[in-house]
Formats: sequence, structure tokens, C-alpha cells
Amino acid sequence: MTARYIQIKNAIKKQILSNTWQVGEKIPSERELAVTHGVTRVTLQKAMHMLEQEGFIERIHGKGMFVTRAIEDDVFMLNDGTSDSVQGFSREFREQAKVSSRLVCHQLLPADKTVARQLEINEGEPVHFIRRVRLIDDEPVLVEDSWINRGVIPVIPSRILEEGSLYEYIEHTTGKKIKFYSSVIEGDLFGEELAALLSIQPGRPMLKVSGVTKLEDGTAFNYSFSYNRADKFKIKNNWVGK
Amino acid sequence: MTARYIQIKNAIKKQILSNTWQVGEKIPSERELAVTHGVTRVTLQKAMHMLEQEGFIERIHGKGMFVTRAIEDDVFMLNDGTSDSVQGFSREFREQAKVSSRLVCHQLLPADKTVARQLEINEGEPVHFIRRVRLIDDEPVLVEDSWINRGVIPVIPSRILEEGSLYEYIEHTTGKKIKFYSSVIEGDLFGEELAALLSIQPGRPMLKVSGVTKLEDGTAFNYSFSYNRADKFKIKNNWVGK
DNA sequence: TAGTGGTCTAGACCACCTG
DNA sequence: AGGTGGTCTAGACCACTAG
Repeated sequence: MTARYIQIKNAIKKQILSNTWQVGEKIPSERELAVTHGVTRVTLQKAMHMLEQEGFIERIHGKGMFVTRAIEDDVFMLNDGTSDSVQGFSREFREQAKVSSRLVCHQLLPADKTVARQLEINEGEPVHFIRRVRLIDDEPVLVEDSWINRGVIPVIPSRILEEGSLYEYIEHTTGKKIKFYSSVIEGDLFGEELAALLSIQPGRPMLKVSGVTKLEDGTAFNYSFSYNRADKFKIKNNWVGK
Repeated sequence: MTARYIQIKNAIKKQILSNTWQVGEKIPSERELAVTHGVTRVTLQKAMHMLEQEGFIERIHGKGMFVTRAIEDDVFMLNDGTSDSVQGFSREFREQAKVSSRLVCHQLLPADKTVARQLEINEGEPVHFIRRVRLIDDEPVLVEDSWINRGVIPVIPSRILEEGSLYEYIEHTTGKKIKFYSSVIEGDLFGEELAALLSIQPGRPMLKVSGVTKLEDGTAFNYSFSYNRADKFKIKNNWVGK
């Protein structure tokens, strides 16, 4: 029961990725595509606005819609919210490379003030605290600390934390999709403790990303900090006006 | 001739900021607000989706719309694309603090391969190269290098670079709004040269933001790198699913 | 069941760009 | 003038949440 505009968006994205049109080339007009896909212009526009937001096309008033030049790169791009879902680390990268995790710590802790505020629970309520080192092609690239709402997900099998995708597990056990992700990006230097976990020198640059993830019913279930090696990650951001 | 949904979005944002409702409180339903503002639900929804994207409300299927808790902070938040326009440094911060610029360099240079590709012009065409140190409350906080398309904006008065807003000047002289901003965020360390310009020690952490800015007709006019003191800036990002 | 947001239709008119 | 995207209407039905 996927929405029609999502289907259309994905269909056209697929066409773009399979080089149906050249980069910079004009694609058919809204009116044409609406007929092709058997929907009204409004529905088609929703699909195209998403494609623009995701950086696949450029829409220019009075001119038409054009394929954006592809951007390839040597480092990993963190999800910036231009995908149609929040993937989480495992799902994000497992098709590009070998990803794995090393579980450093997993315990129940009472939520401190900050964690409680972010997860919208009471201070002192027990939450999962999880620290993992994430590896890409067997090289440690980031440390992630997560505080997870025990009310949403009472038990987390170690197997999931070491091998699987936590987000996938949560979507599966709750039966709800992930709907919202708010994050703050900061720059910092690696200190002794985190550097040791990644086998790098202290003082190397870090991209720190902290954020809260919510389910579609508005429940906050994950508050996390990830400490990324700045030489391994970039974050891309598209902004489209009005 | 502002669009109705933009007006409504701003009106409701203003109501939220003036505490018409408590944080977490339910605001009137789409159907109610549509009547109040004299538009159909579709138009009102466009306004509310923007407010959600900008982080002011949360929309929950079957429940309603709720005011999001305010987020205040001690450092400056760089524009992440949740505002309704790209402001540029001057317009972004001049209402929160005293902003100023120190012009380090302004000359015409032939575009190298990278600059030419980003500005969608031919290699070797002359472009403005501008290096400025930006200050907040008289403290230098970032260095910005800009390459500006001379075809779009032939002359840039020094006065604008030292005192005014370049984006404001460009919107004014071209008569076009800024429509698109694509950026990449990286972490790095300050080297000797940039550190000296900011009067800080080399080796301090930096948030590097590079990007291209376009006008509403699709013309790329600015390719820039900004080197931000990581202790002074954060970047906030909201992602809302589907 | 009643109320909420999510999606979709079949039109219409406006604003912008090009020949 | 003709084609393009941008906005808007007045409905309709669906999916989710609550009491």
C-alpha cells in the first residue's frame, strides 16, 4: 500500500540511474509524465519535488525539469535526510562495503536529565545504553553511543547489535516505520578514550552527530551520539527553496 | 505576491513563537485551520508540512499536530535548509549579534577545472575570488572563500563585501531570488594559514562547509568554502519521513 | 464512531521562459 | 503564443487513533 507518488518517484529515479536521459538533459514535462503514470499533476508534482529534494533533478520555472549531474566521491556520505527513509548505519552502507560492529558495552542505566528529555520519558527510568564501534571493510571508522527507550523496545538481542541492523529490528518488532530524525552536527577532536577504540591518534578531527529518532506515532526511541572519523565521512545537504 | 501557504506558514510560526500554545500542546486540526485562514486543506497542508520540516510542529497521523519543544543553544546554528530562504552569513546572524567582515582578498581569476564545473562555466573564464574573515561581536569565527560567476554579477563593490550582505546585493541587482543551495559538510583541523587569520592555534577543530548557490532560474553564481571554528558553530538538521 | 492526518482527483488560473 | 512549472480549489476516500 505504498503511496502512488512514492512509487512514481522511485520509478523515475530508477530511469535516471539507468541513464534514460543524459545529465543536464530535459526530462518530459509534468503534464506528460502525469499522463504516462496515470495520475493528476498534483500527485506527479509530489513525486518530482521529492526527486528535486533528493538531488536527482532540477526544476526550473518556465523551462522544465533537468537531470542533475551525478556526484561520486571517495569517502562515505552520511544520510542527510534526502533519502526516503532513515536507514541507520548498517542498512546505509552494507550494499557499498562490508560493515560490521564491535559491541563495547550494553547495559540498562537510569536515564539522566538529558537522555530523559530527549526520549520524552521520566528521569531515572531505565534505558538501554549501547556503545558500539562500527567498521567498514574491517577498519574502525566511528564510535556510536545510543540510549534506547526501553518502553519501545524491551529486549535487544546481542546478535542484532553485533551483526544486524538495529533499526530494521525495531521496525520489525514494533511494526512501525521510522518517521523522524533530528540531528546536530558538530566538529571536534578525538580524545584518548575514543581514539583508542578506533586505533587512531588522539587529536584527529571528528564529525560528531547527535540526534533523536522517532517512530511514525511520534514515540522517541533512540537518542544517539556518533563520533565519526572526519577523514572517512562527509555529510551532504540539499536545500531547495520555497 | 507571496504564495498563500507561505503567508499562512509564517503566521502560524509567529503564533507558535509568541506562545499561543504550550510546548507539546495540540494545535487546531487541519480542517479548522483551513477554515480560519480561508483556504482548502491542501493549501493549508503545504504550510504545515513546511512548519514540520522547520521543526516547529510534529504531525501525527490520527492524533493531530503538536508544538515541538523549543531548542535554545549557546553556539550559532548554521542554516541547514529549514528556513524558507538561504540567508547568507550577514542576514543569518545580524539580528542575533553584531556581524562584520574583513576583506582579505578580492580579485578576478581564471576559473580552474573545479570552479568551472561547479559554476557551470568554461575553464579559464574569469571569476571573482573573494576571501573574507567573518566576525561575530568582533571575534573572528570563520574564513570564507567564494568564487562568484562574473556573468551573473560583473561588479562587486568593496563596501558590500565589508559591510553588507552579498546575497542581498545579488538578489537586488539580478532581481532574482536564491533558490538552491547544495552543501557538503566535513570536519578538519585548522592549518597555519587559516588559524593565523582567525588568531587561533593551528590544530583546532574546524567544520568545513562547501557548496554551490543558485538563483531561481538555475544559474549557479557562487561556489564557496567556509572554514568554521567548530567551537562556535553547529549545524542542525531535521528529517521528516515519507 | 468520530476525529485526525494522508492521499488523490479534475479541473483552473498565474508566472516565467522561449521563439 | 505556446509550453513550462507554481499555486489553488472543492470536493472524495483511506488509514490511523481514541474513547
